[in-house]
Formats: sequence, structure tokens, C-alpha cells
Amino acid sequence: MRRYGAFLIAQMHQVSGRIFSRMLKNHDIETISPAQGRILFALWSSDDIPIHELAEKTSLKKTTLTTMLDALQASGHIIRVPSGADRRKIHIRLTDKDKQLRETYSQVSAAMASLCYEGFSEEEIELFEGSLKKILANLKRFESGKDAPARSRRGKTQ
Amino acid sequence: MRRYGAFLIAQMHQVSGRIFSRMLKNHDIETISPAQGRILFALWSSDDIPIHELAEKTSLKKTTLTTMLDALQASGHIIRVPSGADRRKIHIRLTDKDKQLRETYSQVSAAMASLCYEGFSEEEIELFEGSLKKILANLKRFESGKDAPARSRRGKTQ
DNA sequence: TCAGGATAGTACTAATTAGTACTAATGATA
DNA sequence: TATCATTAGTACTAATTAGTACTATCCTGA
Repeated sequence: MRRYGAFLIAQMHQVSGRIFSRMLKNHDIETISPAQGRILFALWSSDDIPIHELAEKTSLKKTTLTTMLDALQASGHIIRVPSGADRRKIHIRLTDKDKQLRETYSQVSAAMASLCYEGFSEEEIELFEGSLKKILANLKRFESGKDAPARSRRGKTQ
Repeated sequence: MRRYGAFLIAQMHQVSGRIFSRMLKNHDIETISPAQGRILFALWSSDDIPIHELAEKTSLKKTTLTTMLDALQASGHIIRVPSGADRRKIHIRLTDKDKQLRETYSQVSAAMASLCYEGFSEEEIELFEGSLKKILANLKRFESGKDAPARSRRGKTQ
């Protein structure tokens, strides 16, 4: 039985990224790209967190985030705040700047969603997103734990 | 009702890409990356096609393919053949080189699939992949036709 | 208390992807 | 049949992402 999962997902990611990017432009959001949007989106639900935690939430590697956060900081959307307790840690904090952004971004997200789910019943959507979450959990568990059968179990983060 | 679809899909793409890439390495496929693999995968089901058709099948833009095909040609996996009929067209044709590759690649794909779908019933998988295809179709229809309500309808390809 | 390992973050490089702008060839129509 | 839009493909640039290698800090146990 041949499965196409990863192949289809890669395609969806590409196409939806292109569309989303164009939609943002049409809403005069020139400053934010889809990739940056995803990072802000994660911050909107839990602000003021260290980078490695943001990496966990976005499934991006911390090296990726360093670059992206540089850009978001330069455009004034976030600031880096040293965490008093642990001097290695730096907290990422949203600024006032994206208060307006947030509203528009939600609208575009909603438009994206209704485009994706055209012809779906509520139930189908629930099922589908449930499966997505399950798969993502499978993948993350594998990646972090390496799903090692019994050996070592040191849980290397990177 | 808030939907997470695109956010989840982006994450899946990232994580699965990292895992897939590592799996390929573990199977001593150093020459082929996941992205190149997806292109070859598309060719395996329909060889000897022009670039714009390959773009359709992979959901990649033709500019992307130009670059990727350069690499695949350099490593000897494909050749570019002028299409006699229309002198603008160039057909992409597989070489003998990936006869062996194909076997290993299928194994890795299968491993990926069973990892993704761990804990799924056959029925759930069918449903899920069905939904994926439906969403992808929605997105592609929108992107190519621009889903324009009634106006012009010129169907710009790019 | 201090030595070794783990953790937080960054710099640098490379791969993947798309957009803009181009050339060459084809087709449609006036 | 001359013109003009369309189509096929490419060059160049820029954004996103991750890997490797590094520094600084923290924690643990001998």
C-alpha cells in the first residue's frame, strides 16, 4: 500500500505559502512574511518566552529562529530581554507594534482556512486537524527522543 | 472557531523534512536530498515530460525546478532532451542511475509513513489522505484560476 | 569547590524555494 | 502575413531553513 503523505504535505506547504504570502500583500501587510507570521502567531499565545521554548512551539530549530528574530527585531515587532535568573537565557517579547497587525493577520488566516476547507463539513475539519496533531506529535516524539528502543536515552535537544 | 491548519502543516513539513533527510543519510543516500527526492518521485510515475508539467505535478514553480534540475542533471540523475515538436520545450528524462536509488527511496518512504501514521487505523489514514488531496485541490484551483468571481478569466500560469 | 557535561544562544555556510525580468518560440487574428 | 499575446524555459536575487561549530553560563557530584 503506497502512501503519499509527505509528498502531499510538502506540496500543500508550498502552495499555501505562496497563496498566504500573496494574501498578506493584498491586505497591505508588506512588513510580515508568512514565516515571520507563524513566529508571531506562536508568540501571541504565549509571550515573553526564551528562544528554545519558541523553537519547541514552532518546530523550528533555534538556529533558524536566531535569524528570523533578528529580522523581527529590526522591524520592531519583538525585543530581546535578558532573563534575570539565568544569564544564558534571553526572552522574546512582543512590542506594541503588532497590536494592529494581529487583527489583519487573523482575517487573512481565516480566509486561508475557509479556502483550504472549502467543501468540508465541520466534522471533517475536526477529524482532519485531529489527525494532523497526532502526526505532528508522532514526528516530534521521534525527533526529540529519537524513539530509541532502550539505549542511552539522553535526549539530545539538537 | 479558530483553525490551525496552515500552522500545523508548516510544522509537519519542517519536522518531517528534517527526519526524512536524516533517514536518507542513514541509508547511505548522500546524493539525494528530500527535495530532490520529491522531484524524482514525481518523475517515477510519469517520465519524459516537459518542465512546466513537472511543475504542475510537484506544485513547485518552474523557476525552482530550473535550479533543482541543474543539480539533478549535474549528479547524473536526469537529462534534458529537446522536444522535437515544439522547440521551446525540453523534456526531462530519468537516467539509469536511479534504478537502485528507487528501491532504497521507497523503503525510506515506507519507514516515514509508518512513523507518521503510528497509532492510525487503515480507515483513518484513508480519510486523512483523502482530506489532504481535497485541500491540495482547493489550493491549486485557487492559485491557478485565482478563483476570480467572474472577471477576465485569463488563467495566467505564473 | 571545581571539573565535566549539559544548556542557551549565535555566526557562518549551504540548500530549497519563489519572484522579477528576461529570451526564444509559438499561435491567433486582423 | 505581420503583429501581438501567450507559452517554455532561464538568470539573478532574496527569503526561509537547518547543520556545524562556537562561546558563555549553569549544574552535578566527587
